[in-house]
Amino acid sequence: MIICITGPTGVGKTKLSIELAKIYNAIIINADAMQIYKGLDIGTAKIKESEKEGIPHYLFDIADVKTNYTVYNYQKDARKILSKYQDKNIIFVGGSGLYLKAALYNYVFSEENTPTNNYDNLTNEELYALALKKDPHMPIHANNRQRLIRFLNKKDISNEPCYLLYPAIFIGLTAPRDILYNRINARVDEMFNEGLVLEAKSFYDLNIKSKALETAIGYKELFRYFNNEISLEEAKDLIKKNSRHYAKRQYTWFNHQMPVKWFNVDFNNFNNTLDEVKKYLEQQDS
RNA sequence: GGGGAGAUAGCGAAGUGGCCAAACGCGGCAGACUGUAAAUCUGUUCCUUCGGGUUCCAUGGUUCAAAUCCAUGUCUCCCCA
Repeated sequence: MIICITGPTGVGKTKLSIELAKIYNAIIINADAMQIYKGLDIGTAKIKESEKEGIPHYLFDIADVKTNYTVYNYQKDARKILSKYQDKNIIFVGGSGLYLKAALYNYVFSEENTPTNNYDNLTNEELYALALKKDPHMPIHANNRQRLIRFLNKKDISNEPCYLLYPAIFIGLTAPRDILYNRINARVDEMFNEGLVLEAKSFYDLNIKSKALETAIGYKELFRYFNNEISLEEAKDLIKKNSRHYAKRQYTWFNHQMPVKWFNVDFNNFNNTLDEVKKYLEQQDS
């Protein structure tokens, strides 16, 4: 059985993963794009060694922050584990929708032109026109330069409909928006108490430019503080805000891209949530 | 007590007689998503039965026409005492 535990940041996915893994004697695979990286611990709310309760965890801490780990790598790594542990129960935990989809669906990442063409000399409109020429139905907006460039670098376009390659059950944890946002805000405060600033500073001091550090919430904002662009308080508020926005985007993804069964988290008594999920899984399994 | 500045949509802030339901930013809400995905991008945001209705501190006035001009009041900020 393959179970995916997903949902917005800060709802308690990690906790559920441990409880379910104990029940189903499962292994856990990370489905979070940032927890892949070594050393991004506090800011990504990564599970601590002491919390793993002896359950095998995969795809945590497997990449150096300097490396450019992408969905492509993740697809390969995740599928390697899937085939190696075919006879085991597997639990994916994480909120990176694209990563989950790439691992479990029929996503084919074609070879790309190398070196990558950045199209630096073209305007958005010119890029857009080029993309339309390549495929009149391509859905990317003219302003979305990042994705237009990606699209243009792809050699062939797959028009195959999307389907699940591995039978998986998608469990989504959710909470009313205001409660979730309060939890996210509180969790950021907690991260600061746990030493997020120091953790970020240690990477800042290495003076490396990397995708991970430039995109991870909790780090990119503190880097601006270290650069004296904003105050510490501003950085903290930004981290909270970006986390909230991220949570919203996660909902949009999971509501529209995957067959997620949602469960409202009972924060006062997590066992209630666990029981509900368990009941649902038993139904699905039979 | 005297002098000055101001009060605009959830917040910040433009607008200073008609083109104003009111720019822009933020926040909120919604959406897109095949190699940066904790990324990148889009739409929407007074009410509405989509015909229209009610707004720019309050009241009164000028005008064919007021967020914009005048009077009074209320509140806020600054300076001098």
